[in-house]
Amino acid sequence: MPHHLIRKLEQFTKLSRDDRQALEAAAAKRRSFAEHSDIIREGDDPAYVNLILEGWACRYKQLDDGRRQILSFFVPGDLCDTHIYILREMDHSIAALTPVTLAEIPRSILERITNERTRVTKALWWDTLVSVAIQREWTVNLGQRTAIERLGHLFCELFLRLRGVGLTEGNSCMLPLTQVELADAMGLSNVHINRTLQELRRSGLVALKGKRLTIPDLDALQKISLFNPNYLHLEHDGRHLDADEPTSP
Amino acid sequence: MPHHLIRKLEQFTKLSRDDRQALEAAAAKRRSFAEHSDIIREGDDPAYVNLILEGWACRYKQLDDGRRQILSFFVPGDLCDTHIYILREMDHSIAALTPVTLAEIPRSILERITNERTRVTKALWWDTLVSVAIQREWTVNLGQRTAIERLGHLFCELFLRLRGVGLTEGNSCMLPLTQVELADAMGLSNVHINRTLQELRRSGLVALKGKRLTIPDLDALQKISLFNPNYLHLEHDGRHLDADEPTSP
DNA sequence: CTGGAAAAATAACACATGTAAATTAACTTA
DNA sequence: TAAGTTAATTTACATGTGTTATTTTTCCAG
Repeated sequence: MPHHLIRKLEQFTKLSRDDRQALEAAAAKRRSFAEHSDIIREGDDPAYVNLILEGWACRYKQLDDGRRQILSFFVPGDLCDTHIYILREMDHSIAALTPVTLAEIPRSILERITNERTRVTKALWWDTLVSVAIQREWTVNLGQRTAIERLGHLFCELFLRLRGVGLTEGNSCMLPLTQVELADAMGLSNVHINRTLQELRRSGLVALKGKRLTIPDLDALQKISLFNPNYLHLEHDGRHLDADEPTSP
Repeated sequence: MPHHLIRKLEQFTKLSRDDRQALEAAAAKRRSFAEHSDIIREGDDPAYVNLILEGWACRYKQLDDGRRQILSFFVPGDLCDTHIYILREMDHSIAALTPVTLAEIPRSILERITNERTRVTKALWWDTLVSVAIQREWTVNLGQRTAIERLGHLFCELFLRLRGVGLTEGNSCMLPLTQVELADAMGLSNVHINRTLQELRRSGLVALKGKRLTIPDLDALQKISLFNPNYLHLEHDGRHLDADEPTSP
């Protein structure tokens, strides 16, 4: 069932049958969360490593006066901090944006994998390094890019990440985010997100309809967003990764 | 010589004499960099893990049109990405802000430590997790905080990090950064950094003179910056950490 | 010391984005 | 299918921060 994770890791390195089974076994303990519920809260003691199986979640942090920053989006196949249990308490929260099913991987199992499965361990390290690179790229996004570049950049990133786990269809993918959530992620007001989305639509760079995002010309969107995919470290250029159809129509 | 790193790690866990010696040995290969030179560039193949021994450095990323975002500051005791060699190429650059001495730790030695020294490995994981938490906090900083909160927050963070490695004197520490560098780190223009610094000075929250930062009332600065130190995971409350004198005068 | 470069400070003006409030559209669910 | 709720859109206006250019100060090398 953690096939999205396995698929993602296999972008980096081929795994053996045993490796895959070890990951299957690790993800045995399932749990479901309702839309908008907190999966874990700032201050909590992190007991498990969460692996998103279905649905979207986000990491966020709330300031004392209520301002909220969304720090990352989690999609199927994403691990929430491989070694988080080393810390005494969470410094941020994780919430379900849609109904979510996840696997709670106990520390002991992860430690066993680390001791016994070099390939998997290395692939998990790769995944961790990419997550951190994504966090850095968000810092660049908030610090340097204009509103339209920022949103465009986010859409490019999400599309490529989803394609990496086989969750795109042609040039479109799900995008179950409200404008308020986009605003909290991009450090902009919801009003300005609305304006910016309209500009992106008007220029034909994206289509957004009923929680579905379509990017007619990914290269063009990457260009205006100053998007460079190198930080995703997709070493096998990603051609073969679309589940349903070839990239060009 | 990597005593700053050792001191930092011992905030998290006590190390044995052997552990410390292993770290000493790992840092045998030294290298120096001139002020403003690049230590490693985006696109390079990362061969070593760099450990800053002396001086300040920064991680940065440059957009095609020249805009630059500083992503983190490195001070003595900081490791630049413990497992970076897993990636094929760097997705960002690292530059010396002052003259820098660092140790190039080869992959093989780090792997040996990981296999033989549980304590050190765990402490390095803690350090990695804290670095990532800092990156997240920078995202919050750029996304949600106003100019004055942002700068105040940065100063609180740097002061506490330096205190953790014994590089503060009373309520002051070095701050070898130009206003342009501060601007690139905070996603603000240098003009606005100047305005904001003046406001911080006028209100008596910080004093800045000749590359030295003084924070007369850390609590007050934390308050106006909405600074919550939990993300630094200083589990031993940090009282005893000042090198020269007790925290209160 | 002194000249020259880098850094900091100042000034005037522009504009991207925020705020607040009201309206319309899109879903849910009884 | 209609009520009720949430999300999206629109409008008008305010403001924080950016831009460009100039001046002043600080810092060093010679």
